[in-house]
Amino acid sequence: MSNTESSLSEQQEIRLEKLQKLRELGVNPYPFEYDVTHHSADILENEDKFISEDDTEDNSHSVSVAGRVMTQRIMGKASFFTIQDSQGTIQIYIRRDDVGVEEYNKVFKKLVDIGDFVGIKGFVFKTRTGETTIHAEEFHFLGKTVRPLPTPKEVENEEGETVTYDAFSDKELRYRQRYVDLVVNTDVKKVFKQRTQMVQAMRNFMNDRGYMEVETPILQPIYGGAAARPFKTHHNALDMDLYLRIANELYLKRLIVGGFDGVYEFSKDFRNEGLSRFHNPEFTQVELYVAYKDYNWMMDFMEEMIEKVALELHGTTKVTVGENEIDFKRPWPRIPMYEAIEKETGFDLAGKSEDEIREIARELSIHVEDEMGKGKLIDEIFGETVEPKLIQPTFITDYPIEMSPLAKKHRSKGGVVERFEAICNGKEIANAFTELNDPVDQRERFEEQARLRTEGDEEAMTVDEDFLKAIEYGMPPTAGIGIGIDRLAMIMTNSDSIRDVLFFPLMRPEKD
RNA sequence: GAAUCGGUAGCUCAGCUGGUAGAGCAACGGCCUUUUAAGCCGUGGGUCGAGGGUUCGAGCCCCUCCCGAUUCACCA
Repeated sequence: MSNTESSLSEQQEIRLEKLQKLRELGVNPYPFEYDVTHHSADILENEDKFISEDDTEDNSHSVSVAGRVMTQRIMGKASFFTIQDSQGTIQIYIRRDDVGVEEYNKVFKKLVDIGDFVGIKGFVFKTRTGETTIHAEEFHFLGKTVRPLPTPKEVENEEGETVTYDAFSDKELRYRQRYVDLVVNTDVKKVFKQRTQMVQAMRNFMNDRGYMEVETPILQPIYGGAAARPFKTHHNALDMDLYLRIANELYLKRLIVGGFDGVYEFSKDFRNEGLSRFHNPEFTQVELYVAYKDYNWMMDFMEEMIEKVALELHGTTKVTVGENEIDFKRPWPRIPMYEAIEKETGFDLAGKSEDEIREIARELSIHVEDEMGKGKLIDEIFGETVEPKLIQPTFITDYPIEMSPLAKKHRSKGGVVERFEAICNGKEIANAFTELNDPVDQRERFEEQARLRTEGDEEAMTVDEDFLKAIEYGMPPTAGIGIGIDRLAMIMTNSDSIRDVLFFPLMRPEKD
């Protein structure tokens, strides 16, 4: 998008003029590198090591920092300003007589704006008001910004609370211009650091147990592994339609067939659905498959892993989410689905026919449609009556077979499979089963899905012949799980929208 | 997809029953060598989301559309 002059704001035009003036003064507005020796937090957290006792120049305590100018307080021949680097902000004290008249009067006072990158070399001291500050001996221009940043101000009031003035708070702008959001709203960085920390903790946990991180195709000729509508694309050279994966389950299981004991993948999955506080069309799951294990083992595994994540992020198993305090301490309750429904509604669905269940749904005044099969009806009843009430982490086990075409039939109970979902804060955060490894049963389940599909269920799975072939070659007993990374991140960072844990959530394009 | 609320200066917002678009911060010019939302004096800055309509006159009223937030519906 080319900016014609008339489309520039006054402030942008002024900054472009300053850019030109810098060049005229022989200052490169965009130099190539700068030698940074310290970051703001290094200095502030260990200030005693840096502060010169007699408040004079002492080269042994020299520091060199770089960052964006965020505030300026110019007072004639001396000034204070703060710079923000990757770790936080630190105050700089600069005097005309230290850095030179030309540098101070012409460059610093006239041509530096909020947002510009500068490098400072100097020594650390404490001002009369007690703020640890770098006394600049050298001032280097490191990068001109030609668009003004929002300028929020944070200040502590008398009660010691931090008050923010003029916060950059327009959610639309924050999501569209996340780079600005990150610069200006310091808490945002914290959320994303925690998200990464969470993923690292999970990765380490799985690596420590010897499971292998793998990559499987995103472009798939047949999509499967979940109930969802896909994105479709096309490969030109092969003239072939492809789908963006909705899950990677079927590929990871092929790898178990191939002989790995445990494989996992943090995978971006894509589902062609609406957007909401809990849904983004691309989202992240980690899926893990472990040979010779079942879903009971997987529950132990999950609660241990998530408890550890909470401990690593918060130092405690208790996490505050909105008005709730969620405790991830093991063990989590394990409740069979029908029991959970009966406890909440008084209706026992076990052994009931589709029509009977439809009637119960109506009695509970739950919205049902004619094309809903038994599985969907039960899911609907559960979702309406039980799920929202499960705030503390809970395993709901033993799902109806109709809604679980990839899970193994329960070893002792009829009509259900060995499947669990982990529910937390009223939402599903994980889905797991003892994997179906009987190829004959699997083919029948696929065929049932195909039948639902012809009846109009757009989310029913298609038959994946190659996957069937794979398990016909033999798959060991296997436990598998998928954990929603975005939803878990929402809980772990106390965010109430999925957009707050995605750097770049999907937005409609802006129109001029 | 529906309902509600919102879109005014770089940012945050005000703008009454329709009557020449405002404030704070930011910017610009000046004063100020340990300041704390620094201060003081002065100055400039707007396609009021877009288009149409009503009116002598629209930021405000009416219609259509765009974008967002929230809730619901759909959906892992």
